[in-house]
Amino acid sequence: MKATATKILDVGQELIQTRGYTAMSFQDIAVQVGIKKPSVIHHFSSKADLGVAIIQRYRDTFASQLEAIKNDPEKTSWEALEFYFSPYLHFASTPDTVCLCGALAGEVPALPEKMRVEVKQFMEDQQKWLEVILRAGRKNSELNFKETPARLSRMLFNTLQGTLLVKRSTDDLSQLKDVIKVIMHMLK
Amino acid sequence: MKATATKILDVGQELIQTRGYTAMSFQDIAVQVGIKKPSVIHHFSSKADLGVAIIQRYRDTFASQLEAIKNDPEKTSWEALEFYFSPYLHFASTPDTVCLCGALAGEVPALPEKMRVEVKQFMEDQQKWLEVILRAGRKNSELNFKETPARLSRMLFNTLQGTLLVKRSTDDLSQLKDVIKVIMHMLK
DNA sequence: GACAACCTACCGTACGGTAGGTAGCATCAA
DNA sequence: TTGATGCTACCTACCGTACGGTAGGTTGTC
Repeated sequence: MKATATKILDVGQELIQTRGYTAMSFQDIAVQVGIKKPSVIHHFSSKADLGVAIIQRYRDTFASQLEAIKNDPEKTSWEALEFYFSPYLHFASTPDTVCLCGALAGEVPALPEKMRVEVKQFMEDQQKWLEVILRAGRKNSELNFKETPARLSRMLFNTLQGTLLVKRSTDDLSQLKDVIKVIMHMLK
Repeated sequence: MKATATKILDVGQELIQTRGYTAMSFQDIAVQVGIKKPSVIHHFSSKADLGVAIIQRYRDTFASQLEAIKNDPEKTSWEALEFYFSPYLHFASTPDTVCLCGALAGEVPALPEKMRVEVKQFMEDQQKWLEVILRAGRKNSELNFKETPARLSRMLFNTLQGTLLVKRSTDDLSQLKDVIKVIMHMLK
């Protein structure tokens, strides 16, 4: 793929994660990439198209990594969970940054339909993956909990997203570490 | 208090909760109130001022209700929690609606400083209130949990906010009920 | 006559997007 | 070897729209 197009996706993603889709403009992207606004539009012919491309790349990256972990028989459930938390910890330690789809979820009513579909798919994929890990972990007695894996996976996912949201307004980077500790205790 | 000013606050709050602060315009408010744009500005001389007024009213309403519950010796901890969850359940059952400060948290980097302070204060107030309820409930043996009340209250609050966020993109109104069930189990 | 509530008309700015053109590079027939 | 063809990446200049906000005036009420 072309270097410029990749750079546009990189910058666009970062802008969405730190400022949001609505607040991100072609002009901002152009400046950071080092080209002019119409050249950005040459690569992605509308803002909605760019948005969709950014989410799709994000989803693909996540999906392939999570799939690898899920199918690796060497990994324990705890290792899988730890791996799952790592990007959230990274976001939490970067000022003003949240999960891409968490940022977009906050603006869903303002998003074009094409993007809404992608965001929704991301949410469902994530909850599904967690559910599989939880179910497998309980089956082999690594994890211990009373809720159904479906309900618990939803709660855990929502908790992580909510914590990123809240940490941005309280500027308290320790929130996520605390929350993960609580989650770990819940599963023992 | 003036009827028009109150109407502006009402409409403005609803617009923020459903669409967000950035996407809310004086024009939108004017149409829904039935006056012209400059008349809105006559009541609240800038968008930032209007935003601050909306949050302050929201915080005051919440605070006085929660304070009443906290100081009512008749109320059990379970009743206090149930009362606490009720606005969230209301938001969850209204399409595209989230908590006012949850919506604003998603746009923190785009907010004027005056508003950021208010949002942060709301978050901290809420977590603090929950912490007090949790601590009291454990002390009189109504509630049972192993985490520190500080950590757990933060987690619960973040979970509720996150669930509202996620339900808006998945359009799955049952998420919050499920999550509250899990929370209830955690405290038994 | 002072003030509040409201109006019309307008300003500058920034946005997403378009029109139309240029420069560089690859292809391929004469 | 040349030169016409066409494509990609990029540009300047511009358009319509919507925004937050201002200027200045009218009307009604205490």
